[in-house]
Amino acid sequence: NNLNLFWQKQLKEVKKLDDFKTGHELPLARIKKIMKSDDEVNKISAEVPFLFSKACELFILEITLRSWVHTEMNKRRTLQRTDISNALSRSDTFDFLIDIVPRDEIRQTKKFY
Amino acid sequence: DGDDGGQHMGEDGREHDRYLPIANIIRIMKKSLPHNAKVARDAKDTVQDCVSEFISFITSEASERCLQEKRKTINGDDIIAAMITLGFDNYIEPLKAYLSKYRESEKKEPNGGS
Amino acid sequence: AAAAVAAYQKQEEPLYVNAKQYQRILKRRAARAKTESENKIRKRKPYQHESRHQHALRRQRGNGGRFLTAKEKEELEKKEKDAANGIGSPTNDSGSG
DNA sequence: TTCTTAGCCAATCACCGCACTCGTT
DNA sequence: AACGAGTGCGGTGATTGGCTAAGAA
Repeated sequence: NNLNLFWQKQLKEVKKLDDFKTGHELPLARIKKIMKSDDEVNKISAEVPFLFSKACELFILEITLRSWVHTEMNKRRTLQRTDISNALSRSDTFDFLIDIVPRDEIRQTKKFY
Repeated sequence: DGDDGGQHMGEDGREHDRYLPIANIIRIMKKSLPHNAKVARDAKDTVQDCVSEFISFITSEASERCLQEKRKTINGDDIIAAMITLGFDNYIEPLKAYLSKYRESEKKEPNGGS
Repeated sequence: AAAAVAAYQKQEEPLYVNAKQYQRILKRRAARAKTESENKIRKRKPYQHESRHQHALRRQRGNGGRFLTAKEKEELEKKEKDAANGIGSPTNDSGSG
């Protein structure tokens, strides 16, 4: 299916990369700030924000891809919050977001096939 | 309802310091979408929230393991190990590759340039 | 165990979540409760910075509401200059011949 | 059909990255 | 020695709203 292709593609993209320092899409300082907002956290190695920057990018790409499936199922061209809510409920990998995007928001269209 | 008059300072940092910039989020989102797709305001905000929790969730796991092993510094392997524990199976391979490539490039060029 | 059960605040029925994440979800929930602000869905301000808000309001806009492009600004300045040069006098208009 | 709303544009300025010092291991 | 937090500086891209087509309802 499409998701397997997505992960294969991402792995290939990483392997052919050579310029990391200019390759990131997210501010490293901000990632570090978010990590530091946890008071159990003491020191953070310099490689961690770089690694997290890539992880976050993959995460955003995956969520968006999975959400768009539901947008198309409902014959819309605008990705909405309900699409994300639906996408998150299809995999227990996203259970950690249960308080951020509550499941009872899916009160409308529920389609299984 | 719908008035932000009361501005209460919660913690040490400001509100938007705990979130990644929305414009960066949108730019990444568009890479997963067809060219003519649109994204609602609510959806953008939701992804922004999810990414912040993603970071905090994994950091929390990695941080506690560091504490158990009595190390003070979280490194890349701690993040990878945390993600394995928490079941982010698909992320492991690409991130391992990314991490080792980063460490390689650091050895080659300890300081920025030639 | 294939799945663990979480006593979710709003839900009376037990909610089954990923066993690998269960403990960490609870700890994160506790950590968020301690800060007491981001536990509920955060309130979005219309804008973040007063100075940037003011900047956006002061900027020149085209009739479509967009910020002016460099080209549009140039044309606007030209019109002002022409108006200052002489009202109704023939200007060296390029193009029409 | 009606009516809500997301994309479009780019200039300022808050913030990011970097170089540096100092403390810890 | 090796490596990260803290600080200050300079350069820069994220932030930002009015209008209207796009499209959700």
